[in-house]
Amino acid sequence: MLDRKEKIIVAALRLFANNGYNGVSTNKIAKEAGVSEGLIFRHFKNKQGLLDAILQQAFEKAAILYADIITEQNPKQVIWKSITLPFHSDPKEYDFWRLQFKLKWELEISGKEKMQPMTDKLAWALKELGYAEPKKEADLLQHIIESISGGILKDGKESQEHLKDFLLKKYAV
Amino acid sequence: MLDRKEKIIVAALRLFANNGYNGVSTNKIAKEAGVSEGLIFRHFKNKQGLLDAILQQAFEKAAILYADIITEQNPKQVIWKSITLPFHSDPKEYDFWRLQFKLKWELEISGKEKMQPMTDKLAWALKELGYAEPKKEADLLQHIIESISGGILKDGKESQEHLKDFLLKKYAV
DNA sequence: GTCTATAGGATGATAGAC
DNA sequence: GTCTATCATCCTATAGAC
Repeated sequence: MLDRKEKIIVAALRLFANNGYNGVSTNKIAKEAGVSEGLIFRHFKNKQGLLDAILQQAFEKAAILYADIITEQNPKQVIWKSITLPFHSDPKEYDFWRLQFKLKWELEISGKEKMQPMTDKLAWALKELGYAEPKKEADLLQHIIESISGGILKDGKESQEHLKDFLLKKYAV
Repeated sequence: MLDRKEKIIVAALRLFANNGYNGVSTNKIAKEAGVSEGLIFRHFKNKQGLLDAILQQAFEKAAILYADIITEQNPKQVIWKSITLPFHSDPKEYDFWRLQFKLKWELEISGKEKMQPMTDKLAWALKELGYAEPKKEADLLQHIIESISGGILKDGKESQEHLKDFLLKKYAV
């Protein structure tokens, strides 16, 4: 069972992910969580503090996913895992990802730095596989994966499935 | 010289593009435009009406840009124009594009339908050039261009310049 | 830890004068 | 067309009781 603090986080995540940070009031969050509004401020100081707590959780979840790719030693597997990553993510965690995209544009919170190790690993893998300009190739693939992720969040996995197979063939992994 | 109605639109565009729809109050817009707040509601009925007026202008500007590609008869030129499009856009019009990305995520306004003719044209061009799966290839390229556009808006043209050349080489145009 | 009550200000929108 | 004044509502945040 969730304690009330966690209840607030879960409710806020769902609301922020669907309506954006400025589109949701603390009043709505409290009602959704079945909790008094004042409690939000006891636990998180202010609305921004609540968002920070959610982003911290999201960051930890992301780190786990990325670790699997970053520690992978087989170059083809690195590419394969990178391309299929957005398709393997649990729909239960869509809110986390949707929130990333939302905030990236609404509040210009990029989380780009956290992607650098991924880009580096991708560049390494592409170099191993003999690509002439592995860094640019990695940048490009990263762009594609990001855009596909966005497509999945907007229109569902199925809408992007054809691109997954197409990409895997293209990179021969 | 701008009349006051146009002044409101210009001010609102800049503010919406930078802070999102829910991040800007009509009070702020009025101050930025140097106009009374009530005037906004006289001219646009409500805040949403103001946004609609801005989006209408954006749509018209976009149609002009896309028309140049859609009427192009040379397949290679279609690809070339599509890839370089985001790099040619006037920084003065960045607010319009930034607003598209912001609203796509904040309010889930996609404007996807309006892109369909572009995707079709791209698929046609790629087919002419002998690609085996022109539709998928067009989808992929569209994804790339969209993601590059986002990169330009966030970090500037220079940050994406290397990808432009890389892409042009890749598609041999 | 949790709730109720409420302060203090901002917000979207309207009415009426010019 | 434009402004000033105003309203009802909603917002974030705090205080105090349990």
